[in-house]
Amino acid sequence: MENNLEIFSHFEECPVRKVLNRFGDKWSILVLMVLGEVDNMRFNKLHKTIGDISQKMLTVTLRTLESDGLVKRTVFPEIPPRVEYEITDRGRSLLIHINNLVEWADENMESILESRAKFES
Amino acid sequence: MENNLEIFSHFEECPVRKVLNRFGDKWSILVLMVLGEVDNMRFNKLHKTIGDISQKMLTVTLRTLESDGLVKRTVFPEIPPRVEYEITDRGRSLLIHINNLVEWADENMESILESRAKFES
DNA sequence: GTAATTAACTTACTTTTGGTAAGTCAAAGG
DNA sequence: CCTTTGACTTACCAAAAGTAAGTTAATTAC
Repeated sequence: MENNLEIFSHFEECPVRKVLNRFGDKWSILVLMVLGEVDNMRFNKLHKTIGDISQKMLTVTLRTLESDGLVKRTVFPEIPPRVEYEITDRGRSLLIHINNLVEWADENMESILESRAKFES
Repeated sequence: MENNLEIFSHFEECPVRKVLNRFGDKWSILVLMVLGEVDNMRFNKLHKTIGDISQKMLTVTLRTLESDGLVKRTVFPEIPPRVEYEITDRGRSLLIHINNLVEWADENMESILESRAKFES
């Protein structure tokens, strides 16, 4: 204990944080979870499945996931256009950890919400 | 596959997301990681250890973590004030998963950054 | 007697993020 | 030739998050 605390100093510039920060946004984890449930999915199906995401944010989120190699985007040169998204192996390897976190949240949710309620009073 | 997709619809109202969203902010995970390394730490020591967090955000972050029962806050009624923060058992149980995620980020960081660079060109 | 110390809180301000609504594009169908 | 279709773009606006600087209190060290 009490060793190596310097690691945390100005963690902003730390590449690990650069990576982790990407999943702190509103939609990335959710989109990854949905794509983890299917072989692939088209844009509009994703849009309808999630329901309360805007087109713009779905586009932005998918682009980010794609740029990080977590999602693969396949365009079929047809009209009207068809674009399919699927999770990559890297995406799946991340999803495992995310699901562990979700499981934790699921198990602890109730007592956390109680804790919050108590705190506010 | 392709079953139970309704879970994701309007996930906004989902309590699991309510819990997970808390850790998507800029500082919560970092503060928890620091407190995971020591027995306890005072406010100013935390401030200096992290370096680039503002006082306000450190206060807000600590209050949130406290309200969720992840961090314990102990005030000593002295002047100048002394307040000690320590991670709780619940906080530790979360930290395990976070560390797994950090480990994943560490392992995949390089290829993700490459992936991003390639994507931008 | 005055400066420094500590952990806040407050205010005013700027930045970042996310949302809305409209428009684009190109071919096929009526 | 006008509408439909899917997957975006774009311009604009609102909300959330973050920053900087100032204020408070009683004791101690100068």
